[in-house]
Amino acid sequence: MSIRLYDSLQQAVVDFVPRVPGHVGIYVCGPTVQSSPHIGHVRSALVYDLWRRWFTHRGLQVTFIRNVTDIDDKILDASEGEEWYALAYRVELEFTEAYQALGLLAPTYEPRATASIVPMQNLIARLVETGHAYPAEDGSGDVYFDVRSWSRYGELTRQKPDDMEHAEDAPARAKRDPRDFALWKGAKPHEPVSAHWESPWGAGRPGWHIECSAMAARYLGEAFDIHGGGLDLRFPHHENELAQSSAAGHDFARHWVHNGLVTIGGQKMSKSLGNSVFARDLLATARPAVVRYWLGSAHYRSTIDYHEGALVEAEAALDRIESFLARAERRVAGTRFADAPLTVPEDFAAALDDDLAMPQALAVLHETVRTGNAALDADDVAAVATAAGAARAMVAVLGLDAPGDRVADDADPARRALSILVDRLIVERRSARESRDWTTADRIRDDLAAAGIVLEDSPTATDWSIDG
RNA sequence: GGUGGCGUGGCCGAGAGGCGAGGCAGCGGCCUGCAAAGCCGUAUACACGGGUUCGAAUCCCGUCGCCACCUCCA
Repeated sequence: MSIRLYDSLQQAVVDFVPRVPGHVGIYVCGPTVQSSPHIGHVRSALVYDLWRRWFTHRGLQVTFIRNVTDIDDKILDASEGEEWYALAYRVELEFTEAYQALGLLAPTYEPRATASIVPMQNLIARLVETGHAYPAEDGSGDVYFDVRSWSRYGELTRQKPDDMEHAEDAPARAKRDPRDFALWKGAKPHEPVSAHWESPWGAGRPGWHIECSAMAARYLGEAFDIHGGGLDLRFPHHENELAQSSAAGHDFARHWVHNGLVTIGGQKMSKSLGNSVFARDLLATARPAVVRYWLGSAHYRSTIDYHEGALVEAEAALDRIESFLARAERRVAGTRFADAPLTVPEDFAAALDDDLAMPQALAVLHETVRTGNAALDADDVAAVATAAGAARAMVAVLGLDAPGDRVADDADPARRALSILVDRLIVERRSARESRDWTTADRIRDDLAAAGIVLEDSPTATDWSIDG
């Protein structure tokens, strides 16, 4: 079965057919590094991480490009008392830290806009030559894309330029049409010279949209498979990218994929409302795997709402999976079933093949866990091993097995010391229970519980884990 | 004005004409010395009003409500 995805341009779920058999080129719009990563950035990055992991699982070789917009009006505006590039770099490092914390696989490459100025200029020159762009006649040094010269303009979002609300754009007078957008922005006197590059149209810097067109072509070719980004980028950013690249003669992306946005208590997250939830807030609230689980629990095209308790629920659901894996591991270890194959169930694969249907995939995972738990209760070790192998494979594909998470790490001296002490108390409690001294047995259990350690009795042994 | 989306049980969240996904919370049972964990069971759910159909949460028409985008956005 082939992978199917929802293509925003075609407005339909379509079969994904790689342009080059066995390979897939994905370009994702990364952040403008002007301020700390928030929950929406994290979700977007995670969505494409999951797509990438699934393509890889299905045997495709993925070239995954996610750009960094490190020169932009907003960065220049935000860099008070700091060089703009210092701000951009500092914020970029924050993004990288958040991505790594969440176990996102590093892209094949993360091109910075400032490193592709020449390819951008070449693209602009080509558009000027072919009559799709023009230098402003007001001496500003700006170069605009001529929307009226491109009859397909609006095709991605099915809008007709005439129906659009007119932009209250500042230098509109230099534009032939108010919908024309800047490819190149002429240098302004108050801007630092470090933010300017020489060009045939005078010193300046690139517009926002042109960078993605240039970098996608540079790293993936003039034609590639998938272009992704947040739903809010569809217009104008992606519409403009598509117009530019097409007008320049590029086939550009075959498919467009857009992820849904994140709301906070049902409200749009915005600076003016001051309701942004940053990656660091999330990671202070919950383990990375819980954040991954929560963000992955809704379909990638749905809006997901961050609200009180969302992460608590995700934690409970994930705990169920993890505690099964831990129990299964203990039961299977040392038996001839210890090396059960790590194969994802067909239903799970079918779900992810179908436009990355994570909710159904997670349902399969939970059904597997239930089957496995039942097998544990019945002490059917072969069935336990099969379920555990399947669950482990699914968890791995979803990236929910990030290292340093919940897994007991016996290499840690503190953990080892704790283990010795708890085991001793468990032995003590066992004797108390054998002599039916329930008071002592319960006191030991309560003391451990007060310290956040939960005991679980089974017919053969007592297991413990750290709660929370 | 234009474009697109959404409304599912206490909550989250799939599905898209016919056996009530899954999770969280709750309730009952099994297990347990008691628990915990687990298992089993447990819900007259699909915004409202019409219509099509043997059959509609799903298709059609209308109504109401909510949201996003229309040159800052992941």
